[in-house]
Amino acid sequence: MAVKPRRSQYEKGISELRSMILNGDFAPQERLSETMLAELLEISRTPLRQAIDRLLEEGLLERRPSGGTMVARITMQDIVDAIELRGVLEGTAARFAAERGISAAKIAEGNEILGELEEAVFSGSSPDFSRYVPLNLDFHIFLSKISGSSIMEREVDRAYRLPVASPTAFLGGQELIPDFQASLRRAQRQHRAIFDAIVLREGTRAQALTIEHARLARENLEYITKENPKLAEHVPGLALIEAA
Amino acid sequence: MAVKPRRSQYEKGISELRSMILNGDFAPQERLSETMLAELLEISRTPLRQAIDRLLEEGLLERRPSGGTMVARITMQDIVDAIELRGVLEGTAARFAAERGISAAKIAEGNEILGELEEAVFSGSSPDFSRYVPLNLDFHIFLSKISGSSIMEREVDRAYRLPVASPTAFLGGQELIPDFQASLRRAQRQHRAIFDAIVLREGTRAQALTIEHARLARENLEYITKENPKLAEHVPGLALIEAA
DNA sequence: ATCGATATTTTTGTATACAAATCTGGAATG
DNA sequence: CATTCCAGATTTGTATACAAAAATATCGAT
Repeated sequence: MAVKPRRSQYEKGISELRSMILNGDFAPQERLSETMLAELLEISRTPLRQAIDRLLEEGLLERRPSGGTMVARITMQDIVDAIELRGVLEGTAARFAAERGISAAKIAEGNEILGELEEAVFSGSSPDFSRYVPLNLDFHIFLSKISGSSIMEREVDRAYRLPVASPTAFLGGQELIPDFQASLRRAQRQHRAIFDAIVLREGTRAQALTIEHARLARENLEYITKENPKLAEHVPGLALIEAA
Repeated sequence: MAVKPRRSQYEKGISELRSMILNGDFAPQERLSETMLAELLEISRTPLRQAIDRLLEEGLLERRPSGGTMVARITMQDIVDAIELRGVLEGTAARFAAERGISAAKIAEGNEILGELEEAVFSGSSPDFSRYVPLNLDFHIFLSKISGSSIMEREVDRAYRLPVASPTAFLGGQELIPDFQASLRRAQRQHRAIFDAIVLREGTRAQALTIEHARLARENLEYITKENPKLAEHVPGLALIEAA
């Protein structure tokens, strides 16, 4: 891709290995030996092993019973669960924010992001995807930050790295599908409702809305698998789910 | 301690370093250099670094802005949040179990554990702690297993390793306190109610009860800090919270 | 004495060497 | 023909060496 000037071998190992896995570059039960991977990624075994440890933590790699590692076997159910978990964690962050209250400055910041999102979604004849995607991520990260809990912030961030659970996972290459434009408008109304609930200190409502919001990802998942499987290639990691 | 025959240096590094941190062996802002730790634990830097990476993930260590690591600064709020998070995750596991249903064999297994717990808690004149503690952990692990979700199982397990969030964190050396015996009986009634709700497929109730159940740990935390600070030494990790 | 620049030492990141464990293939045996 | 066992070859776990980066100390100028 682009020139990444000063990156440690360890970070290089993580990101390259992760994208190779998500890309389906390895066969399902294939044993991934360290020497082979080190040669492939052109790094030595020391930082490679760090990267492997990390991806084991993320659940993308699995230890084989015999020893050694392989690409994790991820089922459709795992993805559904990861999305739900992400919703639960984001929902808890939203509940915390509502229960503990947020500052006027944070309210202004939230309205700022929501305003830009609304412009991206509603102002033109069709939503502006290139503006929407990063703003959507901003809003989700903002939610975890206003929870007032560094623990929640960390755990939400972690959930985003779970198999296909990131809020942006299903936003790749779908700008052409009319159904999806409607889904985006719905998502944006939910964003606004979640934030309103937080400002009004309505914790339960904020939580429920946030969990429901994550279900949009599940709807997209089902749409892709049932109606339009060709789109799966635009969703990193979706290719490696098991046949079941 | 005891003889640990065949353990990898890496595992040794994790568990020994973890217990040293929880034991308060390092000063709050102290820079922990790898060479120093390697010498202290009598392992080489390679497995030590793996251990450090792991403890960074667990949140017990923190990277210093200047580089290097130090013991994480943990506030009372962090512990409260970790306990709540544990409750939310266990609650979600319970909800999943209720919504998805569990097998007759699992129902029998749950009743088995609960029966033994009840005997440990209610049969004698005072609860039998040495029997209760491992059974309590068994029940909590059982809850995550019946969720029917490997993702939830993993994440609940992970939450147990968060600062002071394990279900057994507050069960050390408290058998002598009368108040605590009452708390134990209450906990056991909650265990039974949670499982009943799961069997009856009442997801919301199972979830709410489980979250509430985790709050017992918070009550214990408040009792210790406000009423009986001397007990803090029986709770690993509680010593290292910041004065705040 | 204070500040800043440079030299020295420490510390971390990476590569590699070595040892212990594990796997593989095949020959010998029942 | 199946099975057991062993030798050779990988493979992983650990130690260590080296280089780059950072921190610390030293020294001189103002």
